[in-house]
Amino acid sequence: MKPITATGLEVRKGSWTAKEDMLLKKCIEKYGEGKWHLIPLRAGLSRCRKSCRLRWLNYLRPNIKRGNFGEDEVDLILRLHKLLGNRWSLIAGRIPGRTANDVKNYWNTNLNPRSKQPKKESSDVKPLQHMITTTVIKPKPLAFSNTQNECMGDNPHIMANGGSSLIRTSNDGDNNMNISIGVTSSLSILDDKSNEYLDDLFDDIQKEDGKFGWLFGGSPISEQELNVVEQEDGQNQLFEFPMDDVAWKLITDSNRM
DNA sequence: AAAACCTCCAACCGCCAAGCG
DNA sequence: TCGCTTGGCGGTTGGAGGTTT
Repeated sequence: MKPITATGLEVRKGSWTAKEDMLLKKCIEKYGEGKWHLIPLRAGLSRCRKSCRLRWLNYLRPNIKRGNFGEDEVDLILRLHKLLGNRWSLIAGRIPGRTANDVKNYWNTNLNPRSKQPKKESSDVKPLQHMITTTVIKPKPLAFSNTQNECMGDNPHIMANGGSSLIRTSNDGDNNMNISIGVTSSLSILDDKSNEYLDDLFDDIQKEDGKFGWLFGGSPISEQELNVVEQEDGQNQLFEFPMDDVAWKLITDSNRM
């Protein structure tokens, strides 16, 4: 027995027709995004909520960029993938006009080292292939404590084995944001290299409002998007990266660029 | 010309987390 | 606390169109 929609019709699958697109678009323009379970009913579509949502997000939404990925976009995908792994929605969020599906498809067909060799004509991609690694750094929120603050002080690299790097941001009161890195690695040599690498990733930019933010691989990034945990005084923030071998691999890859 | 093969991407599927009663 | 619903995500697939043989 085939699934039935809220309208009592059999759920349609497969490619969307121009008429369905038009109905969906008009419905969302009228009622807005969200409440996806109501969309098929409101639009008079024989589609499931998921199908409607996907069609809108990946195809019908305004400002969606089509066509080939530019060199800067590919570079950004590589950098973000190195940092975030297969978190396509996060990566796509940093690339204006591109959807998670676009990024995922592009990665799987052009950049994924496990799939196949890159296309011959992708000369703009080729020089970046060496950046691909199988290791992933996943930022995770870290509850702040005085002990952790101390370990990032004058002697940040002295720490028991455990392999993590604490990255602290702070506002100096003049709208300047500082980023400091406390490497808690057993490899003290990581300090300079990791600073260099992370500086490269988190370039400072001045926003329109005069405040400073981060340019993350060429695209502005907000603190909220990094799931940063804010300290009680509202000034310093922390998040954690696993380091040691993982970071070393990343850094050596980065230095080969 | 047509069959076989390849590439790309839209769409589907299953899973997970959050929200709510 | 539990179960249900919903939104959202990543992995995978299927088919259309292009290329090669």
